[in-house]
Amino acid sequence: MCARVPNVADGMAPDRNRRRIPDATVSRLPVYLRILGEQAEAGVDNISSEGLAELAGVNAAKVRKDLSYLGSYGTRGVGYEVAYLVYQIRRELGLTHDWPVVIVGAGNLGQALAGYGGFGERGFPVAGIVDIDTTKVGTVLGGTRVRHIDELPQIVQTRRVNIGVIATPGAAAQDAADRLVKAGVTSILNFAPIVLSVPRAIEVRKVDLAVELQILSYHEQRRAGGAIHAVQSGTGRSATA
Amino acid sequence: MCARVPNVADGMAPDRNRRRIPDATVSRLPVYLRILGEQAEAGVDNISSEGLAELAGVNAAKVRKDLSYLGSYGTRGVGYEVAYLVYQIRRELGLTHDWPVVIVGAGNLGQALAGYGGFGERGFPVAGIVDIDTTKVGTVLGGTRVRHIDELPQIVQTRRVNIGVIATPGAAAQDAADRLVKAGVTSILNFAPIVLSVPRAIEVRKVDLAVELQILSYHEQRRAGGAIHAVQSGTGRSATA
DNA sequence: AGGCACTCGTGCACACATTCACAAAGCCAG
DNA sequence: CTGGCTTTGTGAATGTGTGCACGAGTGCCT
Repeated sequence: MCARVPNVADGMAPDRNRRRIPDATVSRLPVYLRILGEQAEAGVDNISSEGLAELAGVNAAKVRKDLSYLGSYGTRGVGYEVAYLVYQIRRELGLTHDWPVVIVGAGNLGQALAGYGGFGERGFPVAGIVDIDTTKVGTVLGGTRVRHIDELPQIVQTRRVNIGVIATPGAAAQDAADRLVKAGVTSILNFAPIVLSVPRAIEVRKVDLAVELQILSYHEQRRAGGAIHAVQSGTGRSATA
Repeated sequence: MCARVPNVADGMAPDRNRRRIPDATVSRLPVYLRILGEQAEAGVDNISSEGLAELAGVNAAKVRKDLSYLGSYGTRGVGYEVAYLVYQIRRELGLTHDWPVVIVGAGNLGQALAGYGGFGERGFPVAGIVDIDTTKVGTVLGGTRVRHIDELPQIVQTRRVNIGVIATPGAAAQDAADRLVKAGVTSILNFAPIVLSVPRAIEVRKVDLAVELQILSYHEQRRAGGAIHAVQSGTGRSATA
């Protein structure tokens, strides 16, 4: 196949940022990206919307529409070139360079996150871990020394950190958020079970285990309350998002 | 105020389960519930939709519509009785009794989850932790001894477990899901970064840290690509969901 | 060269979610 | 008992997301 013509609208598209990608699509692009990475690793060069859809557990039309927001990078009759699509999605998601993150809270969860390692591999190296508890300062987690929360501004500035992760108990989370914002962080991933109050310009995403479990509980309860059922041996299999 | 008349449609509403609550609402009810619990603890008896909305970081009309799916439990001109609302939400979410969970994977994340403790408090006691690695079996995490994954069916049956939590590496997650399903679990909370393939009847929810970070990355990248900005000192504060 | 099989990109209709706006309902003061 | 204030509950309008269906390219085979 002929080489792509990446001259126009490739490196830094002039009006690319004008185009807004729907939230629902943005939340699926990372999934496509991971699958495409796996496929590339497995030696797959091209993939159809249907193939990608099956692996991602979604509708093929949705895949095509999602990808169309990036531009028309598919080839009719053939599909999408995996490597090129990976590049385009990475560019759109801003994954062409690393985004160092700082973790606030060195408790159970903070330790798990720091020790996870998957962060760094996926372009989010841990620039630092801080805690307010001085007895925790100095211990080493996943290769990173825990520092005191007062050092947050320094870490954020010297390491150019834009993303903060809150892994504190609920009671300490708002203070953590305030400190992160004051230090200059503009995006926050919050694991604490509270609603944060932050300036409008700050992007916050919440991960709340209790909420997830309670949603599952709702469906379980609903199942139990509905018609008597004995659906145990699953027959059909369907990918689930 | 006159006493409520809980006779009709209280204990087990006959056609309550006929009424389907929208997904978006179900995902917000746990947030309301936590806030209401805090308010009750603080001695607040009544709360208006606007007050609850502010604490939850959402629109007041949305709160009213969400709550209206539970029934008309508010009093015009007054608001909602906190204790009663807590009861109704708990009932609707199926939180009137405990839902024991089993954790698969005793690595970093599994340990953090088991040690978290917040599970049990919120009605999701850890019925067991299992791992495929025999060297991990026998160690104790958060008061629970790690058992071998082959014991999964026994744990699920004796403890009446409906909810499984997958905290394994991605490569092991599908196997974990298969084992959970075979053991009789009907809801799964998946922390592994893969799309699980399970029978249709199984409810799956996914929590993927990499995806969340990449979504934040998108917004950061967008911010950087847009007009030059120096929005640092936040002026307005707004609760964010 | 022409026809055929395949797959993308997208217009359109439908479903779901959010927000506004207001009538209905309750409380309180006098 | 009446009038005024507050707040709910919900119809209607708007916005967002999903999925079908099909035209339009593309490559392969004869």
